[in-house]
Amino acid sequence: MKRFQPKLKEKRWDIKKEEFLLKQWMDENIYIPKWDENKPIFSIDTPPPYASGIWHIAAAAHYVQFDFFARYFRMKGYNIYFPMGIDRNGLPIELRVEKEYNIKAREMDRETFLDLCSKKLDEYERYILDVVRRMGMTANFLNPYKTDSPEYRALTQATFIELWKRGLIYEDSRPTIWCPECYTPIAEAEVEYVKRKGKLYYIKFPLKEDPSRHVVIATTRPELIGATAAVLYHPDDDRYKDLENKEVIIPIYNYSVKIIPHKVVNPEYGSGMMMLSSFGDLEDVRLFRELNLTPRILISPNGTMNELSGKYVGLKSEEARKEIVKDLEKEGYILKMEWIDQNIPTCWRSKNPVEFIFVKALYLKQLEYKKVLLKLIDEITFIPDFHKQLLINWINSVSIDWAISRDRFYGTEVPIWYCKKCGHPHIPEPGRYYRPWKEKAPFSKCEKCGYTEFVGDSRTFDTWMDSSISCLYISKYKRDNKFFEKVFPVTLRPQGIDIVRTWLYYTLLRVYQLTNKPAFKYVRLSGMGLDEKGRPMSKSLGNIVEPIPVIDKYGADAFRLWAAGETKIGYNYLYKEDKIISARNFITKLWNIARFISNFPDMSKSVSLKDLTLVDKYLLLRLNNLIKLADKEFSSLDSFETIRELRRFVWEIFASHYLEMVKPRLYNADSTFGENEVASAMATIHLALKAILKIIHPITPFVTDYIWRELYGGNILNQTFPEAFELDIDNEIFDEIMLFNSLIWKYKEKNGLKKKDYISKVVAPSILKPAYSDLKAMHRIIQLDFSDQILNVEDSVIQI
RNA sequence: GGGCCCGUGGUCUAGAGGCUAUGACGCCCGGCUUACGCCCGGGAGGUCCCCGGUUCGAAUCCGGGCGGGCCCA
Repeated sequence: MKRFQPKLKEKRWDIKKEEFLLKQWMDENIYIPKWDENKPIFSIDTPPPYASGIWHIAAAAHYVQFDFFARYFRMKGYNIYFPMGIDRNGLPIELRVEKEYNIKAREMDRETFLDLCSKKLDEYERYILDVVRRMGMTANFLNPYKTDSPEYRALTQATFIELWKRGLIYEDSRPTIWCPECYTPIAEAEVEYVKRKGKLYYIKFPLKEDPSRHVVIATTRPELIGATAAVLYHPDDDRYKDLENKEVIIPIYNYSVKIIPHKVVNPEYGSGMMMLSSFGDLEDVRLFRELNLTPRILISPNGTMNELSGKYVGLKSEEARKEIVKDLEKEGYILKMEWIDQNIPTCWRSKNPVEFIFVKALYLKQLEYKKVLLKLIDEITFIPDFHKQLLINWINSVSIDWAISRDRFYGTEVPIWYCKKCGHPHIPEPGRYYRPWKEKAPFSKCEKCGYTEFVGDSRTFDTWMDSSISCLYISKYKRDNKFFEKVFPVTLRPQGIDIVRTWLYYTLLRVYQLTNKPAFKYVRLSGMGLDEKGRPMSKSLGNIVEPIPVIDKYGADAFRLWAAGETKIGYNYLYKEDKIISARNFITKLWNIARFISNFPDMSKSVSLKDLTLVDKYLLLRLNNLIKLADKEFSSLDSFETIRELRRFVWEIFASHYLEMVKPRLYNADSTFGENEVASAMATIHLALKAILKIIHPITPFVTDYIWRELYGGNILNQTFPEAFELDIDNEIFDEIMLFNSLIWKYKEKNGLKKKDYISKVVAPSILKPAYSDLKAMHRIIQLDFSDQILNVEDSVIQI
């Protein structure tokens, strides 16, 4: 008959219990935050994931990380404001619905199309929220905000109206980055450069004053020769100096343009002479502005050539390129062709090359805010600090105002009505959600000409107009002033480094424009989650690992522990199944430690710290290091070091050495130890276990909460984070003890002894004296002596 | 062309001037102990990308190069 029975029966943690705990947490209402006016607030601008179908495990891992800190600060006594949102605006859902039902939004009833999108989004949203729940997040997923809700869109519109009234928004017909596939202007931030092999054509341009002479110009876009407004060379390029201000004739199109020196030209590239056409890229746009040239746009919004292109009208630019090359060859204008590496600007969503055409669009002024934003971000703490550079670089490189309107459908509507007669724009009062394409104008007559009929704007906003005010929405800006004053600026913005130039930049810009304040106190920028070969997870690569199957197999705790300890904040992390397995093994180990300890009564209430044995105090002193480290690191929003130390402390120091050492004392089968010594061990194991459970609870909430409930009752969520034990010693000898243990174990093994075999005599250094009875019992040493002559543990003398 | 990050045993990963360079996975040998077939002990395996410099001392700081990644022009 055993004297002791473990309270935890199973030999390993059963991950099925995670579902039980989720239900428990739901019943205990942990997702609705308790609010105590006297406590500080920790608020999180949770990135609202886009409801797009699949959420890969590396992205999910990133979300779980914010939950660590929410749980940690909850245990530190903060009010936690941790809303959950779902981003539902934008083009991807439109494209998906168009593909799935084989329809075109532009060719059908808008209302019907929007309904189809909305239903599809609901489906994706349920999937995401279930992942959030299953991962053990404490964000309020029961009542998530949605960026396409009337309340949210009303706020987007209200902020637009305010900025319009302040003159920060203007409409202009300007060269715009345009995606012919998505049929909409896109922002600078949405352009993705793709490397590709392309043909560089060397074309002869005859001189006007003497058509028998010519200059050679190299271009990758011969279909745009008819858009040429000038020809440029580098001012220091001696080959062309005599041509300054002369003119060349454009082949096929037969008009002439000036030859101008300009330092933008790279003399090494092509022939050193470049054609400036409207528009090959953003640099062209800038040069037209600088040189005050009149553009000749040849491309229409659907990406085909327009009337101005002459015989190529209706052709797509790639087809037109082939045709014009044929024609130029026929006429003898093409000198040669070579293959080069190109960097093609493409649309990040459709992956198609973008064009630069004239489009009427709404612009939000941003250029004049560059300086102040660069200053403003010094008021924000970036974690890690080095990623702040990403934002600085981006702000410095912004070169045009932000085109905020989109010619699309599933988004927040631009709240403008135009007078049917004079076209004068009218802006409604902020406050409610407006849909100008289907609503009657809220005006009786035009303020300019008095006409009584209006037409609503049919456009929507760039989705970043919505996303960039998520922190204002969650802090109830314009809706609950008292609440807003309390939670704004939001404590934490957690996000990936991939959306620094979009979500982070636009948020800081817009929030500054609206409130004159930085949006956040802390910005935490995490690296990218990649597959096991270090590649981004994407559908096209077919390397997406979904979170739920992994969680079902190994448990949410294992997944979370992996996410917490894989890399330091800011660095990329690779997903590997065996890392999750190793995390799962740690949880099993933790379970078994708790199971072992659950054999023994918790004496920590009846034994005071000062009455513990020295060895037990040593352990707690050692544990203090871990507590201090965890507290410090968690409060600076990282967990990497803590996981490493925790692993070492729990597995190696606590389990392999301390617990093995106190087993004889705990069981006390031969009554070798006094009652006080036994009680001391029984107190220490529980003190240590409780501290360990609380330290890792933010990371692995399930297993720790379960053990807590079984052993100590109540839930661990509301426990306070452990503080260092107050001990009356400041040195410990655990390193020496561990060295000694290894020495004996090694010795026994070498000499064919089992661990339970006796050894007759050991002489050890005096420093180990305080552990005398524990070491003696643990290693079954018949006579254990100490000597001041022996300085190092390794020099201990052992006799069989 | 510029900015940022990275280059450490087979693979991955710590270490940011100082004693024989950390840990994980894998591998090899041995053990089985009353919490743990997911346990325990032991072991092999590294010119810390290269070349210079600073220093009594450099994975660690500086300069240059080579290689990889991300972002931008």
